[in-house]
Amino acid sequence: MPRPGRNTYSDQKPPYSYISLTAMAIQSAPEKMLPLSEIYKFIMERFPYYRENTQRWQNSLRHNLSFNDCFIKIPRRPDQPGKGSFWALHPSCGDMFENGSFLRRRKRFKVLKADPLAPSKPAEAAQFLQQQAKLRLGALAAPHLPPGPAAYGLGVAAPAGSGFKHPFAIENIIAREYKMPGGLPFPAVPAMPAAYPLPNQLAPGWPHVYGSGMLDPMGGAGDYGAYGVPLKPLCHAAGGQTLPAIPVPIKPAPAAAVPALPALPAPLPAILSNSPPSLSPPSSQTAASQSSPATPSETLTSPASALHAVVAVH
DNA sequence: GAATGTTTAGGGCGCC
DNA sequence: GGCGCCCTAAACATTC
Repeated sequence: MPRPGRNTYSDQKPPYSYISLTAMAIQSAPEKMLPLSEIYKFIMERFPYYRENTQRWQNSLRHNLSFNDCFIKIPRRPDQPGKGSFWALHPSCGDMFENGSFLRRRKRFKVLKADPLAPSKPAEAAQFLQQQAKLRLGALAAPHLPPGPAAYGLGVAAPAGSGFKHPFAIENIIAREYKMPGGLPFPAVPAMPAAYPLPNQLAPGWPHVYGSGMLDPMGGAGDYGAYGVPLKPLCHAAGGQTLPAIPVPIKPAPAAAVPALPALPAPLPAILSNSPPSLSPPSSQTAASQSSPATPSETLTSPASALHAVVAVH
């Protein structure tokens, strides 16, 4: 199996697993969910390696989507014709990678059916995702926010004040600690292809965020967010409650390793700035055309209606 | 028929 | 060596 080269990855296999790549694609979507075809497109556009042998890796990718509990399938609504479902990240799949790195998972995410706090059902997960979409778009609409990932629609996991950084948030995905195999950090590599994520300073790192008490999208409403989705399971340092379904860091990142964030640099990582319009959810157009409030059943299964709900709120 | 989704199987690799 | 993660292949079912 080819390994990352020293100078360029443009045509070599990325150091990321299919799970990571899929997570990147999903997390790059404004609504944090994508159909399979869009996931394919995301990977192929950013990683030239995957423009070949598509049958092979796409089969593997589909296998991962089905096999891994960290991915949940969200059905299309009847009025959203198309093949396949939307795929999203399980709301409880946090902290799955070692130190936030996507190079290797520390623990396989597994939903325990006996765990009443883990939203294991797709409907529950969809509810959570809807809530997250609301929070994200709330951040997008916040005029006082400085330019940041939200302004680019690049995976802000929560509005200002919540501080919640999903481990799959693009800030974490962009390999804040990834270094070239030769030991050189990304900035020292002059020929870094645009196909690979570059380090930036967006990533405060979710371990310290979790541990700082910032994880409360509902403004301190308690242990549960909207729709009864538990928040504590994602916050391993908040309540001392341990849930087997939620991986916890083996080696929590020391605070010193997470410097304070400077102002966001103007250019975003090339991996994301190249996001084509096609990455926008296919349902985004339909959301604006729907005037009636989304019913609960609609909001459970439709990213479009999730968006619509946000628009209605704002 | 093609795309999508599920399941099973086997092997490589790293970690403990 | 055992275990877990990852990759690949294949077969099959479902949906459009």
